[in-house]
Amino acid sequence: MRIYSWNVNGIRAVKRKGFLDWITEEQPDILGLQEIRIQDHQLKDNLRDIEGYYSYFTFGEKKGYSGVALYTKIEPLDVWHGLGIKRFDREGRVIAAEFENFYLLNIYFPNGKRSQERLNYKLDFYDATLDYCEELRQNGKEVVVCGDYNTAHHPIDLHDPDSNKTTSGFMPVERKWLDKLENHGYIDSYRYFHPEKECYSWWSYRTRARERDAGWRIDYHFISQGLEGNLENAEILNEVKGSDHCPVTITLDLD
DNA sequence: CGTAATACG
Repeated sequence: MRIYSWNVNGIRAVKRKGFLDWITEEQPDILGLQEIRIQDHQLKDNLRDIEGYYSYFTFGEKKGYSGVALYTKIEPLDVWHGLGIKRFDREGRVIAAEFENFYLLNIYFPNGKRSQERLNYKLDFYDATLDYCEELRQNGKEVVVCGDYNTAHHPIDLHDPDSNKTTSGFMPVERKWLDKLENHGYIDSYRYFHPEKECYSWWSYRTRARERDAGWRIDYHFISQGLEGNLENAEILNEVKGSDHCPVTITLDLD
């Protein structure tokens, strides 16, 4: 089973740039999208009804902002929206699904660059997410948390770590939460298979950073410890264009 | 610079 995660930075934008052909060609088993930047009434049927897929969407209250989607070939046992906390759920950042062997959380974590208030919001969101995952695990199932975490974990995860130590996205307090996630047994799937590799999943549009590969790895699949034995592969599809992020994938063997 | 609506990343 191959699970993809992609921050599309506007689902209408990637649709213009060939998203429907891409998914038809690529045939992910499960695909989580972040930053779809659309609301329910704006979403056309050709994005809802893709051959072979069940689709689900979580919308933010603000027009053109946030929002996540889930496309899956396997019908989930259950699907829900948000963490059950109003302050977070109004921004439409979480879509959750239960499958036979695991829960999937597809999350667009907040960006903390705008203000101290937003940085605090992001850190609170992080804490709420870990609490939520640990609650889910009490039900006896494993958890996959994919999405745009908006933080590079280690110096190897960004092109210019030295000049970004005080920039949200690579601040010690943000990186510490990723440490904490790992201390609770969650595994960064890509790093598990590629311990030394410098490969990024996001490049700023503003400085044309992608031309220089001056990027950050901020999109992850963290899996709970019980899935370690099922983890077969993890990749960053950094050749895929259409957004300022590229898709990331994992393959699970669940037979 | 880019997306989608005048803000946000």
